Amino acid sequence: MPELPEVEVVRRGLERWVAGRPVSGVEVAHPRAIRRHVAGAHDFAARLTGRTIEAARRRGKYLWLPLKGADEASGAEEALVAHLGMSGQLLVVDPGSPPEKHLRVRFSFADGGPELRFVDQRTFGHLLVAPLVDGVGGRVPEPIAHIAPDPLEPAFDADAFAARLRARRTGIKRALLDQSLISGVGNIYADEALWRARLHWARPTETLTRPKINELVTAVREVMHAALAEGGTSFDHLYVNVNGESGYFSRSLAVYGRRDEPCPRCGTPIRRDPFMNRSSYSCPRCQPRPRRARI
DNA sequence: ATCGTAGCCTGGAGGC
DNA sequence: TGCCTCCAGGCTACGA
Repeated sequence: MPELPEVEVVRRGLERWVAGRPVSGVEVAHPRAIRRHVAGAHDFAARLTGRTIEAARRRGKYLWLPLKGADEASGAEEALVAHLGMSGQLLVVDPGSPPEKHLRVRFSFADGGPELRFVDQRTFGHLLVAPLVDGVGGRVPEPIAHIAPDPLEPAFDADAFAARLRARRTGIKRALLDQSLISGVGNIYADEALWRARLHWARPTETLTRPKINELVTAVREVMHAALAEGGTSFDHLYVNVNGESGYFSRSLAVYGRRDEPCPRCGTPIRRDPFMNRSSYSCPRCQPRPRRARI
């Protein structure tokens, strides 16, 4: 379940192990992995083969690898875009190592060094090649131009976020999970940040004061920085970083996945509520349900 | 325009 | 033991 901190760990791994290397081969083992590359697997491979990866960038949970040189036909700058979904991994492995059970796409390099492999059990992740366009905070891949900056980016505008948030007519957690308002916040860190800010997940956005919104943004940043410092959250074998190393932030979570365990702040048993066919974890005492709740 | 929901997908857990 | 159902969850498409 990679969220922003985990994706950032992967980005750093890609920057170190893949940037500057020329792609020599692309093998799409499972077409669903490139379903958002509408021109298909052949085009996907053709756009990458012979190109050199320049760098590794990230916004929210999206990664992209800008490619050196423009596309010959369109003249556009392009990038390999990746979203890990729930279970996606980008692994840097020895070319001779046996294929992983859920290997979806394999990239080889002209330098003969380690391969890059996209492995994804639940197939919610995807890869595509897309042109770069001008967006908030710089050049971004066209398909993700609608995603708002994440709270760790310099381009994140807290004033604009607060204004748009208060104009919404929904619950705060639903708004936090809306990647067009603020990107990179998933179910885990939404619950953790709301707990830190002592906000119930169903609190109507229009009732939030500016100081409370600032507190919430600070809480989001703190929980992400904490996760990043520990190498990202991990619950099981599914999440590993680019080198195959597991993160271990899960033991630091205050409420997520801790139903009936004591709140670290007041000792009240943590509750689990159904939310959008999923779960919300919160402390009944620190985060009382508002009288007018918006789900 | 904005808000809310169904559906995508696999495998582990737990019930019987 | 094996079969069944539930659960995890980011994102898109679509309906209201």
